[in-house]
Amino acid sequence: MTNHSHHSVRESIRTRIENGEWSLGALIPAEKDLSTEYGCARTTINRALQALADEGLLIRKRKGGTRVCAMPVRYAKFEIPIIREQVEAKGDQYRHELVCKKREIPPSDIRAKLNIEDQEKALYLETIHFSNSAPLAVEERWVNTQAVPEILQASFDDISVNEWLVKTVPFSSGDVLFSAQNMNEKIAAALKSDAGKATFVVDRTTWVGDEFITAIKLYYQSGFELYTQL
Amino acid sequence: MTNHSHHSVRESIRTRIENGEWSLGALIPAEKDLSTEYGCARTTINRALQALADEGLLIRKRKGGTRVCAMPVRYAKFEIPIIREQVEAKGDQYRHELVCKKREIPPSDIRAKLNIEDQEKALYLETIHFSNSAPLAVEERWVNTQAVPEILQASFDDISVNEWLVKTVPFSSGDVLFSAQNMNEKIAAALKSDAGKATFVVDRTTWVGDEFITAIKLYYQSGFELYTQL
DNA sequence: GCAATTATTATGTATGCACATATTATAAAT
DNA sequence: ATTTATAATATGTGCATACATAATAATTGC
Repeated sequence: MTNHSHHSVRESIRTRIENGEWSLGALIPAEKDLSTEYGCARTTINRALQALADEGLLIRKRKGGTRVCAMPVRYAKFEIPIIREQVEAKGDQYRHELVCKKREIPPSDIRAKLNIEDQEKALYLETIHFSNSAPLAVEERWVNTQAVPEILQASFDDISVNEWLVKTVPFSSGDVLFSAQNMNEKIAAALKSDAGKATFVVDRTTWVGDEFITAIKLYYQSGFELYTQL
Repeated sequence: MTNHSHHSVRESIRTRIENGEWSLGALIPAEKDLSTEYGCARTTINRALQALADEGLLIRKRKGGTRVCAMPVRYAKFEIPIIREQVEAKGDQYRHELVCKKREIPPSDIRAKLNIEDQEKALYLETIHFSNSAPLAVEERWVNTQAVPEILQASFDDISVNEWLVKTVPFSSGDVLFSAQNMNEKIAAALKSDAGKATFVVDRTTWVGDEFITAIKLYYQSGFELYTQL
């Protein structure tokens, strides 16, 4: 049982959990015991167990010991859809079209999201994303120009607004809301579909520190699917 | 600059990256240098940087050094919706109703998903989930009875099929597909809504090892939203 | 009997050290 | 000049040790 790296210990213990050697919520041996069993230092066991705890497979408590998570929470994890990459991953050709760009006072729900004063203007951009010349998604975006004034100078012929923002403010936080809606006339027209058809909607707000950058609403073509593996 | 745990070092470096001290793809100081800067051992810096690399914020190469990830991939991560918890988290009362339970030969797409032979039967279960006596979601589920024969004996008065499965085969893998669809007559009736309304659909397949366990399709009430923070 | 104090215990963290490994830079050989 | 060996270097890993910290168990005092 010698020659064990923290990797191999981690995978060994993961397997033992999955095989049901310790049931849900059960206490597993202490680091000290596992270190003698695997013939390695306690530090090595510690690294392995901490990694499994980070994943949510184990729960650790000082003195209480380590137990298999009683309620193994399964996370779905997927990349934020960057439309160009979604399209190009399929082998299709990506293209986008800026159909509207104006500065005006946003509606109240957007003002609240972006933390903008009552009479303050913001930048509104409307883009249609194409996959092989078929419309894939309509993007409605408000940008807080106080936070990112440079955007007023940027032209969006080559890269999309999103890509520009990713390059300019790379490490942002945000929240995302997924929902299903019926297309209104405007969206249906842009997607060359029919009003009432179901559209997958991604609603996203992005901020850096305490400054709100942008609020985006993406309406996907009907039939669009978002895939994830657990 | 003394008294630094690997936690504080990690967060300090994260902040420095977010503040743009090192730009995208730039090389950051070597562990040795950071250890003198922070006044701690190299091991401590190593743990901090490895954690940030696991998150995808840094890319590390032996001899090549550590650099800020040039293409910071942002992941959205959220718990697999367990309906009872979604409901109870809102403070509402959860209830479910098994409206159909039968053994029969599944349609071909399900047979493919569950890897079931042509003439093999499977268990079909249809459940309506309620939040405060308002229908929240309709669940259509096929269970591979060869993989989980015990399920034929289980009664689902107290716990839902999903909870039963989580307890019985806790460490499963799976994939998930999100989409938006228009409700058909049956779904609309079950949700006390109208045909054609947009419904958020979660399509999920679960397996353990190489055995396929179950395929679920969840149709959520119109207006349903799935929230995540990045 | 019950509260307050004091061990005991398992994990958490930091450190110094040694060596492994991958990669790049440099020098030597052809 | 090109290939081949060699050295240098940054990260990867393991270990022994020490002490910190949190939670429980045992003990003591009233």
